[in-house]
Amino acid sequence: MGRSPCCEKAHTNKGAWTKEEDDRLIAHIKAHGEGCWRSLPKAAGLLRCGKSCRLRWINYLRPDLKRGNFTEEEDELIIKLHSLLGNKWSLIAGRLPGRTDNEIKNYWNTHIRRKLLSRGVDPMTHRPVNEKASSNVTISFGAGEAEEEKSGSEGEEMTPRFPDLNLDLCMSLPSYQEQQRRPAAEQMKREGRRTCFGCNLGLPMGIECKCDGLLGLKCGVLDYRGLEMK
DNA sequence: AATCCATTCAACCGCTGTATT
DNA sequence: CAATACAGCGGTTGAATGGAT
Repeated sequence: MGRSPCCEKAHTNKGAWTKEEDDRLIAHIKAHGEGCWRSLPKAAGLLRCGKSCRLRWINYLRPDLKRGNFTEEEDELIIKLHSLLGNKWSLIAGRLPGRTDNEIKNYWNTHIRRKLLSRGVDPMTHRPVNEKASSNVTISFGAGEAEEEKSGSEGEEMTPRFPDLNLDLCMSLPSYQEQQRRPAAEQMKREGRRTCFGCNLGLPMGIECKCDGLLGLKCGVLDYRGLEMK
């Protein structure tokens, strides 16, 4: 079932955008700014649904987009971020100025996947393809406060893909521990504090952590409830 | 030149998370 | 607290393009 359609499909254009449509969208956003995508098409005189307008603007028309080929540095950064975050394309895009989630996702599927496979690395697990697959991915992320999630292969030592990173991040299905931790997270939020993803320390909102941070980049201070890095 | 096949990437679809009523 | 509306996300699709035959 799901939700009702976001727009009147019978009266909307689909497929590739024309120059005229692009111009209308750009002109409207320049005049009124982003936001309220649902009402934008009508206001801008476009026969498109709001989602389509948003996507066109975010992925193609935004003036701050870099476009062009990805550099070797960007490639490596994407690989590292993907090994940490998985298919969280919007989070990865947040670390690559001028790049969009859609662009990175496409680039991953067309170039980087193949690049990793040619190196003998599984693009999903970031581990050698001939290594035994495991249902859980555990990444080193400092002194872990949470107990280790038991992976299927007990006692099996995992080889760190990026020895320079000191992370201890466990990716698994939502667990009992997560529910236990949530009240603490909410408490932190109420108190206006967040936790640095790099050093795991609590910080007041708006204060930059002085640690070297994730991947040697200026570290993102994360909201406890999610990996919001924008 | 014509056809086939593989690759790329813009755009769509369905779903989730969050805010509002 | 439930229902609803909306924005945003990730997976998938399909038209366009380029290379091989």
